[in-house]
Amino acid sequence: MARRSDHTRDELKELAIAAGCALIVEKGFAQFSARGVAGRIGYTVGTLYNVFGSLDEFILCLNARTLDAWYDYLCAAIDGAKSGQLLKLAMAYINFAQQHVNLWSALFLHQSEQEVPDWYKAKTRRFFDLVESVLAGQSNEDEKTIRIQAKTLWAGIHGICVLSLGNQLAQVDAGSAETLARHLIEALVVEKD
Amino acid sequence: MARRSDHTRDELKELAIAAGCALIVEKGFAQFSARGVAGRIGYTVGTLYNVFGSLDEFILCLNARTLDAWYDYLCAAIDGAKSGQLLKLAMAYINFAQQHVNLWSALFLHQSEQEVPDWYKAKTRRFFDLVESVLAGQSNEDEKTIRIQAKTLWAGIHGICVLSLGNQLAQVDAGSAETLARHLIEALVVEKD
DNA sequence: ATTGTTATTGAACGTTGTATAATTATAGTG
DNA sequence: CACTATAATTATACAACGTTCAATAACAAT
Repeated sequence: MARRSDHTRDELKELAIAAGCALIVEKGFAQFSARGVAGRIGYTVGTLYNVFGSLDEFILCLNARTLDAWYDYLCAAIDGAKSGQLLKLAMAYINFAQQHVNLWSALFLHQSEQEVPDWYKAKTRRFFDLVESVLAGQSNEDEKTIRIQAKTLWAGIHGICVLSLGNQLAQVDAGSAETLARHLIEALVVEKD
Repeated sequence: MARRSDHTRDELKELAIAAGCALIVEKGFAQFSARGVAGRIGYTVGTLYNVFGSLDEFILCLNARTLDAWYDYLCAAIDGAKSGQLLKLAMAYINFAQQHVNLWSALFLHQSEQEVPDWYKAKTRRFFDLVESVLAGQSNEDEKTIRIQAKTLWAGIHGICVLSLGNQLAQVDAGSAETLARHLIEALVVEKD
């Protein structure tokens, strides 16, 4: 019952990615499976392997989609703002993670067996560059310091996000993720005079 | 061929946990399996289920062991030191994670299906308390501020650690995990006068 | 000895990732 | 239009996994 004209290769890819994301959203990454996705799009696992090569690659594509959406979300958050961009960035970071917990968690839950390909690395690197450029417009430190500041800040926000979504911050009261993020930024970044 | 006097229930538990940790150390959490552990200790999966009830519970015990070792390591690092305790704490944090990547990663890779039991929560809570107490001896802010500082700091170090071990910091040069941690602490904490 | 209890096993079930041979649909060619 | 080559899709198979449970073995008590 091979249907070849139902969907082009690209349509199929898109179909599978959409279904994969939906599956992760609904059931979480732990319940994600190739057969689950295949069933949702009316194909068989074999087709997925034919299109993506391996499950690893497939998940990489799924996570890449999330990275793109996340990045766009961050860009939109600071678009047109001239002050407090860092805070807006941090809040957008946290908001996205909270609103798409399962997709966001999948980014870090999936441990690729192979070395992560360059095109994927580039997608994660963009985030650093974003923070760095925002920071550069707000601080008058030298480039090296800004680089370190950006990494520290980014990692810090990430840590807050991870622990917050893992409910490992909730048990210790005092301060939501947003509060901590604000605290971190205020301490770490000295506003330009 | 049931042998009942070979090991008491507690010995068996200890045996299984040790073998489980060894398996994670050697092959990583992704390759961990109940059958793998059972094989190493010369028992069957059924026995593990009998002793631990479920795989979830078993892994919880494994991670608890890691948490204990980690906590002890942190305590030892600041034992007897009267200055720069925070930095020592952060470095110990990072050192432990680096030296026991697989065990440390398992702590966050394992997503328990059930709500995490209280005895386990207590073990993670201790870490916050530790940071908080160190911070209290070093700062003269009020309690609430210290609480927030502790959480921000802890989450920040954690984020640095996560990204560092995931090689997501390496691609952006400038600054090891240790450098970032030092930077974070200096910015976040104002030493007592 | 016999019994009751409990640890341990072995086998089974459903599901997973992965590979491959067998099918089927299409494109190309005469 | 018929025939063939090519590529997509399926069906099937395999080993390993988590999980359950009846059968079995070992022990404690009487």
